[in-house]
Amino acid sequence: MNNPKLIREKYEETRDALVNKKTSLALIEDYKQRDELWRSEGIALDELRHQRKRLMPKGKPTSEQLESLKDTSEKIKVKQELVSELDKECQDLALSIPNVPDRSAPIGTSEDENVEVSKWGQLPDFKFVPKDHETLGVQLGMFDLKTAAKITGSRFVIYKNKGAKLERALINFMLDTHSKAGYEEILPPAIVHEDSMRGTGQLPKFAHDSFKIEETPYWLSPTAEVQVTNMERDNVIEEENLPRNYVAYAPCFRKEAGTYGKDIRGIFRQHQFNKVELVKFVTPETSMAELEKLTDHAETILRLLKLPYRKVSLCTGDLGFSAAKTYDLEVWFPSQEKYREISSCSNFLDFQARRALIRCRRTNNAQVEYLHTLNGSGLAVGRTFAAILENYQTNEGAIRVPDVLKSYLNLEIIKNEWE
RNA sequence: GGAGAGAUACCCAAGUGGCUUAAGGGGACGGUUUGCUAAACCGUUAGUGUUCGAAAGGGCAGCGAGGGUUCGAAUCCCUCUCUCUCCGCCA
Repeated sequence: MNNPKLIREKYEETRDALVNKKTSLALIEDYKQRDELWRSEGIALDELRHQRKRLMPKGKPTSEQLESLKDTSEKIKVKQELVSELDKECQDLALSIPNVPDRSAPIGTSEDENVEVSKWGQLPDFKFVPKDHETLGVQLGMFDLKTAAKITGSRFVIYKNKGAKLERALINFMLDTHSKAGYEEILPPAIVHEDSMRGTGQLPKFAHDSFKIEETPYWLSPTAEVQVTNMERDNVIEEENLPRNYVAYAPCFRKEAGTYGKDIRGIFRQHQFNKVELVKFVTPETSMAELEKLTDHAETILRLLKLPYRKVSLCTGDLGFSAAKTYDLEVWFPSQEKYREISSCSNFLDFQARRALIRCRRTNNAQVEYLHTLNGSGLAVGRTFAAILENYQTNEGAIRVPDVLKSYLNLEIIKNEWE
């Protein structure tokens, strides 16, 4: 949720920034109008209540007093209903207005206008036509999509043998690396309450992206961002305890509605995938610097794995609903001759904190204010798996094990057992 | 799944319709006294949300959550959530 004062006091500026993020103008105008009405009616209601308090005698009221009390209470009741309705309308509208993009986010309408910030690594120079990760993985018996489709459905995968071990090694490697960098390790529930989904902005607008568990208020979490950010929901954190840095592994579940026909090869886009997530709670003045740090920590994984990647700054039209600024990390996929997203690192400013009521208390004056939240994938494990297969393949169709994973796997190379 | 007991402020806790502006205690913080510490005594302690205000400072909400009854609800009624104890089942 945005600070309501932004729309009240800096209306033109905020409106234009939101329109850059493809927000409907009607929605913004409607909200502004409702908000004004809600405030003026709210003031009237408070005054009536104040009046009733003054009229209230200490003991039993006389019949005369009773008359005016009844009268006031009746007015309060009517006004209360109006204000409650306006309040709900404002809340609903406010919840569907996205975060205002930061000034540093490039203005644009689609991912084509994202701006490349940096590039790292040497693209592999194969002396043969590189295979895609599905071909490699299936040949090497590392995963099985057909059987997964039988037991569950499409866009699910069974990791097997060396594949299962590689997936597990990657999770451990990522957790270990981030732990050493000072992140506190979390292993959260995979299922979350709808209140948590609302806190981080997945609800109400993006209900169609996640799986709801029937007849319960529970959802399969689409990202550990939900669990970890909501750990501090309704809390006030002392400034001296900031920043709080967490790293969490969790399976993630997404409907991927509207992606039929996209990325149908392999394990790139799945309904269930593993992800290691970084989450930070920080003071407002440090959040932009913390975004740089967080992104660098995610990049560290790619550099240690020696996977070529680039970093792009998302343009306003491509920014996620809750984000004010986002860097995507894109790893090189030789079979597609493209960089593809493997991590998304965002600064939400106080947008999530305001929804989820996460605040900090300043050390010097004990003032309470909303803090800033950030998160980023560090990294999406399945996509890292796929990128390793493609970038580390040999002309015999084997996979060289990246140096940093050798101790996790006790292997130099992954190849067919019978060779 | 069954039975019972709870939820009040930082903690403990009183409170069965108006005298509650939520008692009392602990802790914390500030002060007096003091060579220092402790004790004693005095004082402060409702965080938060929201709104009005340039500010100082007001108003309103709030006793697990949401509804209801009433002129008036921590208190009465309904629904829900969570915690604890016991039984059953279970990795």
